[in-house]
Amino acid sequence: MDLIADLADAGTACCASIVGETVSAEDAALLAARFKAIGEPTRLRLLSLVAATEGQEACVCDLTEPVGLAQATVSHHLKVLVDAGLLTRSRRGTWSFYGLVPGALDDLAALLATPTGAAAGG
Amino acid sequence: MDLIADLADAGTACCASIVGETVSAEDAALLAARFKAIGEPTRLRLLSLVAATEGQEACVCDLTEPVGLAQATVSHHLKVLVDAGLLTRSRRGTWSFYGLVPGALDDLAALLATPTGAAAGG
DNA sequence: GCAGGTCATCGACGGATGTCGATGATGGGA
DNA sequence: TCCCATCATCGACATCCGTCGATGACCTGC
Repeated sequence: MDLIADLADAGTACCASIVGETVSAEDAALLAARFKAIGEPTRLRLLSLVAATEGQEACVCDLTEPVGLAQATVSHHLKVLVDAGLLTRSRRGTWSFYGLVPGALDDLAALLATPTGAAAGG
Repeated sequence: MDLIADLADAGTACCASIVGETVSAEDAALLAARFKAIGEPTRLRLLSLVAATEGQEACVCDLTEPVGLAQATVSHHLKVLVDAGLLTRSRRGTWSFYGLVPGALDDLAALLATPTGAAAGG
């Protein structure tokens, strides 16, 4: 999908927030692709596990046991997260280390937050 | 799904952030259900349209045209958003008005944001 | 060269999901 | 009462997606 190529810019180039201004169909596709990436229990846990790892880098062998899934499945989910621009992959020897993309999650958080902040809601 | 019943508390009762502390399998299922709800282009646009509406309330008839889908499909997506605790539904006469749940999106934003903020990522 | 370990990819399977037309429930107006 | 408008639900269909075992690529150590 060519969509993946644009995902790298989806966090910063689209809009400041999905509220307060109507999101176009194209932007919605880009943003939804990112939210869909974290809209899966296993991937959400993988993100959390990577973030909690010392140095925020973890190899596949360290992640398969906590999530209780096959290596192929974990590798698949990690690829989805990398394609979504949420994780980085760096090969060092035999191992592949995955780390958080700095600011990626914060960009998504900014998109969800209302301009006036949660305090206005109650 | 019984999961839906717990979704109302998912935003506040689970954890402060998915980073910094490992998310349990149960919490991951609850949180992922919410992110999955907005991980769909049409639903993301519906959220944005409702938020941009005067008074932050819109009826189904006002939403079908902008998204270009059948009424049944729009109604289905709105139900998903309501079940996820992101929208409220209030019937007034013949019309059903959907509005944002105050603070719901902000709660999700808080879950994604890193405790130290994006600045710590670099 | 050979053996062992780590990981990505492939192919297949079953379940989940987006979409639609049709239908029924509900309320307003003549 | 009758007609119409709005909306939720149903059933069906095609597609997407999560999961796995098997296989191959790559690196390390002997």
